[in-house]
Amino acid sequence: MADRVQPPLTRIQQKNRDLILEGALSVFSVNGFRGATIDQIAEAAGLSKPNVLYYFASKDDIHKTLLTTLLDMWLAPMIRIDPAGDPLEEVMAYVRAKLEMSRRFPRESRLFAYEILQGAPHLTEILGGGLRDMVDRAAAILQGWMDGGRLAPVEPRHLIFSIWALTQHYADFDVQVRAVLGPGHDPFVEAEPFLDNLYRTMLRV
Amino acid sequence: MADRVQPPLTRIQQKNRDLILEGALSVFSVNGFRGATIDQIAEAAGLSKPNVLYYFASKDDIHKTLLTTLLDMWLAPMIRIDPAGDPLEEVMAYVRAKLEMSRRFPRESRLFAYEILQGAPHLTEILGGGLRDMVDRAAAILQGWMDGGRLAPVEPRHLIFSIWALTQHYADFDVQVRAVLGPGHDPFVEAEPFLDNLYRTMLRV
DNA sequence: TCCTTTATTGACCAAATGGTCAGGATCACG
DNA sequence: CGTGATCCTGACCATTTGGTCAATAAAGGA
Repeated sequence: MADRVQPPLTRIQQKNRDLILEGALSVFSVNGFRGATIDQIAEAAGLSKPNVLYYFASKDDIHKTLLTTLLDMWLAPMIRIDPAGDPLEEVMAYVRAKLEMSRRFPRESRLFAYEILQGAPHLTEILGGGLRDMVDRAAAILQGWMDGGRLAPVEPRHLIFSIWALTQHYADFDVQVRAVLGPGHDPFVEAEPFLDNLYRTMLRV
Repeated sequence: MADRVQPPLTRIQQKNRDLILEGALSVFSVNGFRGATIDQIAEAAGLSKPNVLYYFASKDDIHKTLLTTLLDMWLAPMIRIDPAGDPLEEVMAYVRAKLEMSRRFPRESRLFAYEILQGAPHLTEILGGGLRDMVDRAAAILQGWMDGGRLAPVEPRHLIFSIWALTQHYADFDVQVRAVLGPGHDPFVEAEPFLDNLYRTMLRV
């Protein structure tokens, strides 16, 4: 917890750190942490390996920085659930937002998928801490709506799990989905009405 | 395609190959292919490293053997969908079977999750071949029931994806699920009524 | 029992890989 | 322009790791 004051990043530092994180995201999301090499990251970033290690202390440092940087963005849609909104529409907005995230940011989805599969070595404190609090809050809102008869009663945490599972599946298992559907299908386009119908029928009072 | 006749395995070969595959499943399912070492597999199997490589040509060979060996078992429940059965009960039986597989065989679930995440380098032909045919068959059955008004109409392939996603999520993302639920919860026990309700409300005519 | 086949392993190798470092290039600024 | 700080890299190192091999031990069968 050494809160030493960080000097502001120079222009070059900013640019190269961004390049590295961008390259690392591509590499990690395809091969996982162990499967990724610093050489690959350096190549993806267009820098030399020692230069990558000039900006980050280690491969682990890159990985951890990526995870923590992206986590907020990744979880943001859940925070936007509004207790004052229309229950069903709030849920549907969350579902659509998550599906859109899977479509636009499949690399991020896979990055987290690898991390969780591995047992979340870098995220344990967050999982049991910040994330759990966020889910508790969302679950409380959902439960409130259900208690008020404005949403069909289901276990709110498992409802949230189901949204995660169903949306991230299209990013994480992309090759399987496409192989099964065959060419000429856009999984994300087809998923939207399916999920829309699924949650409306389940949650409509 | 050299179809040379394989001599039957000796008792010792049978036992040690089984030990190796069992150990490898544990190691691969936690660390993924790249994250697993032959030393770890050897230790998990209780054999020396050279001895492991006496029974399998390479680490890749172990991995491929595991995947192909387990795939049939993994996909078996889908074959059991009976066109002559009661539509809703057939679907619910499949859901329950898949959830039970996730509960009893989380290592297998993670092994396949890693493989698909990676782009399924060992399973591409199966994904677009055998698996696709199996899904086509199941989708045709479902579509028939929907056309006959015995099941609410939804996109059958996405219905299958949803079953995979929702059940395997509890195995693959186990740490996250448990971290969010906190102690004193059995995710699989809670998941069953949730999924039961989900599919009954969605598919009931 | 003897001898062939099968099983096992310690020692070893080559390649891959995370990371270091000394020194040179470039930049920012007075 | 000069100089100190920042940036960059080729060469290098130590460890890990997939895989080999010669030699030894254990089975198995005639």
